[in-house]
Amino acid sequence: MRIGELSERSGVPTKTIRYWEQSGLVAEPARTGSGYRDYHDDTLAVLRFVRSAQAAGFTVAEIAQIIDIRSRGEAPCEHVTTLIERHLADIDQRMTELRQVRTQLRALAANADALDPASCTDAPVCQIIDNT
Amino acid sequence: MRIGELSERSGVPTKTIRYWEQSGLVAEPARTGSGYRDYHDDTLAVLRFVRSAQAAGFTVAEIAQIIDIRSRGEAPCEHVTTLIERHLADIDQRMTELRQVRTQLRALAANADALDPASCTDAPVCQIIDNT
DNA sequence: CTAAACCTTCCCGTGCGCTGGAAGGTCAAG
DNA sequence: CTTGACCTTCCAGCGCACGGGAAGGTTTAG
Repeated sequence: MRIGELSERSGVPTKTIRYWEQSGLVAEPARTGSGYRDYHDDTLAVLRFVRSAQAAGFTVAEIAQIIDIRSRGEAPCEHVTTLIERHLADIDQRMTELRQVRTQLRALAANADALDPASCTDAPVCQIIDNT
Repeated sequence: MRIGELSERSGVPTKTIRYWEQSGLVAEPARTGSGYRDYHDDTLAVLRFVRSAQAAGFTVAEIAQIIDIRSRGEAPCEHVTTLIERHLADIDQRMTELRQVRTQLRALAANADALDPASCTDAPVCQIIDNT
């Protein structure tokens, strides 16, 4: 199967497939006599795997690591578990940050309701944000 | 006051001050005879304002808009209110996405606990993630 | 006078995951 | 034979908020 058909069947753009190959997510395929990439059906499963991993928040580099471990014949389970824990921790931190920003913004919104636009001229820039 | 002192007193790197100037966050200051930037004390308040706005999640471009409106003599209150609402909506969406990814990851973690590493060889890449 | 600290502009690199486009080769239908 | 769809490689850019460093001018302390 050539790259166009693989793209069709997987929903992954050809550009992206080549990028993934270059990033180590997809093994270099066989080539036809004229140099076209010639894929095996199994590649579809790999593409699906990559999409799943991305949906779980893994980066291309992380997925490449997993595939690399796997291609050396080892089981990547341990590494994957570590990654999962790290991502969960990252997400919790990110959520905490977002909650803080949200609290900030809500305070600003309350500020905006309470302040008189006419008094804006007193502030150095914007009294809603910078009401020191 | 030259840029180094302003940087010292504000905690904003000189590189960043010049970048903000170029982005329209800080007005072009006067220059000394030799071409050095010569800042007024008021600039400190502007830098603090920018930091506050950034802490509230505003981008440099958005802050530039606010400052631009203000420098035209108008009150940016309405625009700021719109921005606040948009950011709150963005944050809610982002949090929803993060919660989904977290749910995904937790499912994977449960998967990892339940699966036998020895059976890994059956999967195309990693049975924890891709257990189709 | 000299050395160090400070300033100027300019251009490039960062991370991430692609995406666009140029310049050219290949293949199948009509 | 030609047209058009397909394929190849390579190079470049995106968005964001800076940071590094080069090459040069200025100021200040000793």
